[in-house]
Amino acid sequence: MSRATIKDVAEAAGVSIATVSRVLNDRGGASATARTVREAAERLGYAPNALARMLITQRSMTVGLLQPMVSDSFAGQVLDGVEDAAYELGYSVIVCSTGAGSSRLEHYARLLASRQVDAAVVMSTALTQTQHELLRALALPYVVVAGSTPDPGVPVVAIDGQQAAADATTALVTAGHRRIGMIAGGADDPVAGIPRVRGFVAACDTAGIAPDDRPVEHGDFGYDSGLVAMRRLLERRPDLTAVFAASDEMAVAAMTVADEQGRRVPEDLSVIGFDAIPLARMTRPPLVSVAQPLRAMGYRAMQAAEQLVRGEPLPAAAPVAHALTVGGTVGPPSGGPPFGDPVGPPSPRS
Amino acid sequence: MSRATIKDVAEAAGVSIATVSRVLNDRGGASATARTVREAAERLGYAPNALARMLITQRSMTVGLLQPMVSDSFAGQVLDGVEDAAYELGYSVIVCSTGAGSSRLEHYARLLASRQVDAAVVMSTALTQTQHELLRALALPYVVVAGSTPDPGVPVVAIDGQQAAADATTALVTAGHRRIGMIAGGADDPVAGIPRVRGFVAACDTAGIAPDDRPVEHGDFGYDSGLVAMRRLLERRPDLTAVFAASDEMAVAAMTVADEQGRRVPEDLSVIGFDAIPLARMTRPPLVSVAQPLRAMGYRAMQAAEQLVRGEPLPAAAPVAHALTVGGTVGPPSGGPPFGDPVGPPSPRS
DNA sequence: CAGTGGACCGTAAAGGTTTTCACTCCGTCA
DNA sequence: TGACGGAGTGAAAACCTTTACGGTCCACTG
Repeated sequence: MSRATIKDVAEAAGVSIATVSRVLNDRGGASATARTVREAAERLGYAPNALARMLITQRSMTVGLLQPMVSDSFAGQVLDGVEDAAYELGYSVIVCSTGAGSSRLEHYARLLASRQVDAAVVMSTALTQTQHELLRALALPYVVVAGSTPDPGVPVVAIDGQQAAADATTALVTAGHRRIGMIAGGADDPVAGIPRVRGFVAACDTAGIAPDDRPVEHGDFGYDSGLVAMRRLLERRPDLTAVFAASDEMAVAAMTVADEQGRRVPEDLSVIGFDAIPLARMTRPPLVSVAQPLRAMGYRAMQAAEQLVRGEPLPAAAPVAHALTVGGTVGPPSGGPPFGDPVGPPSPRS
Repeated sequence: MSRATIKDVAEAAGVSIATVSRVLNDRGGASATARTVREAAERLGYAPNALARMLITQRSMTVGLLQPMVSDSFAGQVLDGVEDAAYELGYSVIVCSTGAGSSRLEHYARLLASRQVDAAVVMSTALTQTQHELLRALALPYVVVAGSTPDPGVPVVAIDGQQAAADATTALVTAGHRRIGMIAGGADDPVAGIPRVRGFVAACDTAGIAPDDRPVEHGDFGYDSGLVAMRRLLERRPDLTAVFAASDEMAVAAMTVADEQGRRVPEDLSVIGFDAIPLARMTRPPLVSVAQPLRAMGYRAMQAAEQLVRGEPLPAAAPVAHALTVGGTVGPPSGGPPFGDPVGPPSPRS
């Protein structure tokens, strides 16, 4: 009860396999035999063996998605966009969880090359020179989404993290805040750590806020680390009126700590998060957050990958637009009516 | 600069391709030529073409993961487990987002069969007889995770949803509640809708709670629908002291509505959710929720799939154990100290 | 009627690997 | 010394498809 092959169809229809192939691929239209062939194929439930086809056409219609962690909401949304575009383009997606370390990325890169995938989509990773060279040596074209690469010739789909952080900070400044804390991510994280701190500091500088009035504590983007960081922040500067967190989980942790200490949000403390994950909508009040269009980014990354495969010229890589979500966690420093409306200009910035 | 093939290695080492194949697969150990071959392979950066290998061995070392929605936290965790087991077993995972409708599942089933995947993992889906027969006709072995299938011979990795709902309800009863509302999922959802209502009702019956005292409203598992359902519930029975929700998002929505109406959790209202997604840990107080070991379920499903491929006898399909998480949203009806400890026995049940 | 063109079709090569089979060579045992 | 066994190797088939090439047949034109 094995599957039918093209040979079975050819036999059943009384023609050669070449004819079957042509008919089923609409190459060389026919009418008399074509119907017979189609009927036979139908009757036998024939489906072409994609492996054999890939082998001969030298195109696997497959991409690999390399992501450090596959299970969080961030990765899920990007994957969703990638999958959607892949579906439309006739591609399949192999997911690879590379974890934190570098070794598993290398392993998967080799595996994908061996599987003859047409391209790779690298997500949430700041590729090193070595990693880039490996990919190159494996003849594996790739694009990056929500990450970075040393080679400026590789397509990158990402927001301008520094500008986004600056915009969020500026929104707090505009609301009147002059003492703002930041809960940052990993101190040496080149994609979600460093740029966001840099943007925060830059915006504070522009606003003339002294370094002492803009303390920074580092977490690991997770909820628990956010609790710790927030407590440290308030120990250092109990008079903070606003906090900018590099992730929503840490922002929610900040709200939890505020609640514990009897500080009301946004009357006593304003909070802005980052990523606008679904969770952000469900806090009380809803969290203001920097939104990345993750699904769209995944979609665009997949499109770029496909264009890369086809050797099409790629459009100039402009950063993706970010925006602040509507929420209720930002208000003027000393009380008064909270902002219920969009906070600050979204500022896509070219 | 195309990739090196086995033929190139054979030439470089001065042997036949058969020898190269044998050496590189450790079949027929050798020492003299073996070293030469390995060196040549190394020097040329040779990696076997997996497609050709799959074609000849009739085994693609690939599974397809069919899931209705790829981006939520639920799917992410299962995927994580599947991916992890796949990595250990040397398999690759192709993800397919089947969406709500049935047509895309059929499309993907055919695609996967055509790609010669060794097995499929079907997630969060209650397979119809027709769908089952399609899979069978395509000669596509499959396992189900967090779903169901009409064929009792197919491995299913899932919790006993009805029992889990009953356990959650019983925990509320044990805490002293006699008027309990339920925010259910889709009224005709065979996997996360019907069984949970059934378990809820059964537990209420056992506790001798009259139908009028256990109203049920339906949502779609999402936050917004939870808001609506909770408001309706409290309109019907303003004197409810506890709510059981079929998803965490809806449970959080219930907490939001309670907050709006000045009801404190857990003093005035106890709440239990379902799924124990990361969000549940971040509410104030932390949400008590029915936890499914999603990652472990994905892992086991992948293992089962691999055993299926190898034709190994499968262990009897016992339901996976569920448990209530620790939280602070359940307490006695009329006030008093909230339960801070695990609520009710986890009750894995056979 | 000869010649030309086109539509249709089959043969065979190609894609890269695994594996069976047969062969060579060498050491060992009777 | 002759036979036997084992280790190592190569030729070739097989997996299933696409496609270049060449051939047949027929209709139509000059």
